[in-house]
Amino acid sequence: MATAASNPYLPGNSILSSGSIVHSDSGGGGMQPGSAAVTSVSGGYRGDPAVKMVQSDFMQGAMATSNGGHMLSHAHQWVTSLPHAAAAAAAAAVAAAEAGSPWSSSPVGMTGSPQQQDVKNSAGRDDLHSGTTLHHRPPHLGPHQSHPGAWGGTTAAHIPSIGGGQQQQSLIYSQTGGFTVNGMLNPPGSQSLVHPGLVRGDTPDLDHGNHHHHHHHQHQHHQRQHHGAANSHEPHSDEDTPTSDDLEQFAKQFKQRRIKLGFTQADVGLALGTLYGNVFSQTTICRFEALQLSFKNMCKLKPLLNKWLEEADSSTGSPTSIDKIAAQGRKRKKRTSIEVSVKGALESHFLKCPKPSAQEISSLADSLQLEKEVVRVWFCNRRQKEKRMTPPGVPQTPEDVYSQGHFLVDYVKDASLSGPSDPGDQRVTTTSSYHQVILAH
DNA sequence: ATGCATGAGAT
DNA sequence: TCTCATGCATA
Repeated sequence: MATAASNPYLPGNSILSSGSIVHSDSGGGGMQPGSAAVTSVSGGYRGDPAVKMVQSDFMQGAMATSNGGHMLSHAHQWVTSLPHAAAAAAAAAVAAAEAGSPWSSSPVGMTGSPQQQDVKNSAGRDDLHSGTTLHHRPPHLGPHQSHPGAWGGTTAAHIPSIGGGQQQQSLIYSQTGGFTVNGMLNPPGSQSLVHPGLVRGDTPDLDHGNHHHHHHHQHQHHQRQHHGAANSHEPHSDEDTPTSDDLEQFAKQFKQRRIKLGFTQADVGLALGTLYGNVFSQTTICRFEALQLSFKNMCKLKPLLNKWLEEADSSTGSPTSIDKIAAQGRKRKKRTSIEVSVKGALESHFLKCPKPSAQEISSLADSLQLEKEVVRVWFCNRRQKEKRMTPPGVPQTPEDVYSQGHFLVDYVKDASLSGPSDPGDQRVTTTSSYHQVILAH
């Protein structure tokens, strides 16, 4: 294990694979001496400038720890890898962006946060840029759902709890008002559902209104002020925010259809990219299906996925053009593997204090022999986890549920205390999905 | 399916 | 610094 400690900085690239590096991962395979965590190699990185920053940061952490004893194996663990080509999709997206009209104008819900996909930076610079001059017209889907706190969790747990019955359907196709989505989607000879060049000429704007929910949940006004207009229900429904139930239903159906159609999560992610310019990873699609995204995020993605669904099953059994885009080639810090025992410790601390101060993090990191940054990130991720729609691990036994309940209560409480209104209040209140799961047993 | 990570934005 | 949306890498 000395290897890793001595000089983690992986030179050019390869070497890492030589196996010398740390590697024992969880389970404590062969090294659990002093380090509580090991880092495994990887490739990929997205922000050149950031490297320096991060490194320095790490150095600090290392130094700090070192004075306690010895420098751990985390001096520098970034791997640089050869820049590789990018996906056609990505390239296309980039091209579009560079063309001057990114999808920024109206990508999706773009609720209130001007966040773009990071397709731009992932491929933005490098070198793969534009070879193709094709550009996607920014889809005008504009379900401007813009209210941060949706999940209804903010105020209280209104818990949709439908009448027990699970009404499905009607969530999917009901949205496309009346125009066809695939006007020229079925080109005579084309068979690939998705491919860079197949961007529909121009469909003004599909999916504009998500008018569903045939049943209103009474006492459920999670909608905020939003528009002082005299609620005379303007034609352009402005708040078509789906309820958590809607999302749940949709996610469920989506997955079902997707599988039926024989697409993988990755395929979908890619398709979204070629179709709308927003590429998503398998991870995101997976999380969507599992409702592991924030409410806001779910709302943002739903329209896209919904549209994809339409496209997908309207296409005549076209072979899934599985374009593999190996968006690789950048540098990324090696993923740290935290030992179970250490994780336990972190969990404990988290329960006591979800938001430790920098100092606490430092000391904690020190005692656990982890880099401060790692600990900090761990807490960040942990907090995010608590905010997801669905509870972490599907409660195996009714007993286990307790913990989650605690968490929820805990963070809700915390939020309310922290201030006037947690701006990013997109907490979810895991509700329906909750009992649903439980009932499933 | 998830754990750890990055980065843009909001504070 | 934290939050959030995302994703690479991994189990």
